Amino acid sequence: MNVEEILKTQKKIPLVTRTVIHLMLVNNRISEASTHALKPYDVSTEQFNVLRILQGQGDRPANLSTLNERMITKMSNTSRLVDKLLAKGYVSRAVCESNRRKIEIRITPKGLKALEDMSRAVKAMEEELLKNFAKPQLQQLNALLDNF
Amino acid sequence: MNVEEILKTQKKIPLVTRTVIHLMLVNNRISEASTHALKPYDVSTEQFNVLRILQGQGDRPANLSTLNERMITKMSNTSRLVDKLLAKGYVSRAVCESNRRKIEIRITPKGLKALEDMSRAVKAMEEELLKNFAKPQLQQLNALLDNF
DNA sequence: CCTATACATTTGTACATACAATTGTTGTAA
DNA sequence: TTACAACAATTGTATGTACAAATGTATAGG
Repeated sequence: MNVEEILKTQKKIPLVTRTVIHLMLVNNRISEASTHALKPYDVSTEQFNVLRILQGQGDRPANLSTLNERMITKMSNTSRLVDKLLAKGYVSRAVCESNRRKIEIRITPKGLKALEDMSRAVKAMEEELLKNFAKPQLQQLNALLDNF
Repeated sequence: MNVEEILKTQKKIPLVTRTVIHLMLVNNRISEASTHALKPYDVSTEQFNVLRILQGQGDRPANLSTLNERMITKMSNTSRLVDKLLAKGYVSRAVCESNRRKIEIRITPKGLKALEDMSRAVKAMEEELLKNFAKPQLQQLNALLDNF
């Protein structure tokens, strides 16, 4: 990926600006690839993410604020995102009896099954995206990103 | 930035997945910082970007497809984005006389003036975002990102 | 010429997102 | 116990985005 080529410019871009643009361009790639990989399952990247969080919860239910906390992109309305998953039958939602302000969200067996397929597709997408990276490079990249 | 800490998980995330998540998290930071930096000027990141492209055009006008080509995030409706900039008086739009299908978009003096201020704010935002990176690290990061 | 096709942009529409206000519930201090 | 503030989630609304269809213009083949 060559930044100048993508932006079709011959100008010299300052290193700092170039880095930020570079990261945005990479993110576009990721975002497109992810959307595409999940398209057959009719879920968005963040919906997939929520399912993954719920899977990680095991038997313990999650409430909305927990989900929000752990999502990659903090959303203003996780409520409606859960509505969508509910409509697809991938999660269940119940009022928490010990604190009726909270809700208990769980992934359903149907959701778990669907998540398995999605995970395979996402894994393949990730491998494809990063196919030009050797393991030490990935480690180096992660180390650098930690500086943020 | 620690991925596991942000996602509040103790689980070991596979390196490839972790890298993708890392990049998405970084992009969220960038995107928030950019939106925030441009808020006082009432333009979005992509609107700023289009103004920057138009500035780079010098006296030559750009048409819609040119803008689309050079934007960081390719949009489906650059048309309406230009509408917004037009409403703010930052750009002018005229039908191209040599080919009436095309339009000629130029940045106005008012747009140039506003862009100066925005550029300063964006530059400061970028420096702040990357303050933990030394120059060689930035070069290394850019080199790694080229693998995409 | 006339028609079909390609091109450049715009518009319609459904869906997503951000932000603020609202609802319902709980804890707490007078 | 009763107000009041804090909490958790939901809803309203305005704005943004994606995708497809439509509009208007130019080009090429018969």
